[in-house]
Amino acid sequence: MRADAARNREAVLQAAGLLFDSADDPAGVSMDDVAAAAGVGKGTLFRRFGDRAGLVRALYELRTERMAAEFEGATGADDPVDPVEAVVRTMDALLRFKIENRALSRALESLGGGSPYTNAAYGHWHGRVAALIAEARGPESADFLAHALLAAVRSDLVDHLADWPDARLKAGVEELVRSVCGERPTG
Amino acid sequence: MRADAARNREAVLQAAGLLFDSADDPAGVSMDDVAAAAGVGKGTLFRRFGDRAGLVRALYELRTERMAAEFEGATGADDPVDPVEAVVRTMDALLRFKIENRALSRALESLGGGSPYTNAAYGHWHGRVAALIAEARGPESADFLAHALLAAVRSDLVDHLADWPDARLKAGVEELVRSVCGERPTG
DNA sequence: AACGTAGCGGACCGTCGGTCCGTTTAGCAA
DNA sequence: TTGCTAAACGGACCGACGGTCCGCTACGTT
Repeated sequence: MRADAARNREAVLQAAGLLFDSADDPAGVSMDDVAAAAGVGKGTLFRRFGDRAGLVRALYELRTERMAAEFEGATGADDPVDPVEAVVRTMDALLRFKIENRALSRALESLGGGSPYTNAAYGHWHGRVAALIAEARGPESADFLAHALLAAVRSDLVDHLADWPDARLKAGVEELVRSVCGERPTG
Repeated sequence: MRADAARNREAVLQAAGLLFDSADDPAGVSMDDVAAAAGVGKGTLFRRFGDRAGLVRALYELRTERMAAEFEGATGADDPVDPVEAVVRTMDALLRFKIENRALSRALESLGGGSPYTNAAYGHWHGRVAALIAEARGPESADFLAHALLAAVRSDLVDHLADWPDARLKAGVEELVRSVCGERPTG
């Protein structure tokens, strides 16, 4: 890839990131906006990313990979052998990610055409969670249960619950995880 | 409301229903399409329903109410006092509804602006499920857990799992419900 | 230095949601 | 039945947006 092309790619990604981060409604971020903010022609945008979905996916996966790297790094230290604790930590990381990347996540999930699922990151998290659930409570329905857990941190739900204190949301997710993994409610 | 207005309202609703039902991608159903299929001018459409979101919501709530009526009727016969069974039945009805109204549900859920939640039907189901969960396992996190259950039958997830046999999906949902309500896995 | 090509950018296009306003007609009253 | 009025109609019209096209630019190579 030519040097100017690489430079433009980075500029677009950074501009789009800022735009989405400061947007209330991700649909309000147009491709023209991104091009203008990046100081780049519209043609460049579309040649590099194909279409709007491509841009959003690229940006989303960039941040997802960054997050995943931090996550692996943090959990590598103290071997958590208990699968339930591992799911709790994973879901907590995912929840924080959705909160911190509200608009971008919403943009990704509202692209149309199975958008939240046709995405490298989703397969990654789903595989991990499904394996841990199978370990914790057996393989029966583990696949679907993993989908259900991930659905509980869908960005528009998190957004809908935006006025809840973070602790309440976090507690809810943890309760859900423990229940699904086979622990009984403590109450 | 004038007679012709009422007639047109029905024509639009029916035409839109057919269009969504036979569409793969709900985004492919344009307001012009609906107007043409209903034999009505575009202005009439927008005067009656405000905007696209209004039309989709009206149609969705029409079908939701029909379904809710059937559901109440069916469950009224044999008093199910067990809250867990009640949640299982409710979620099963919801799952079937999402399968049978695939495109319309996807249209509703992808309107933008917290679309799946700013909707009379959602509040109804959430309230019912949350109350039953509270009854089954205590009030702790019941509110969030109800949201989580409903998220597990989001139409795009159901769509993503379209190639699963219905029984597998149904079993997964039931497993989820029982786990969340405090039952231990049988495996 | 010169050259071929990958890359650039913005004018341009089709479509879509939504508006506007001149025309029609339902419903009522005399 | 006739006339009147306000509600309703419908489709031409508009602005915005995603996506394309093509003449121009400049990077990297020889």
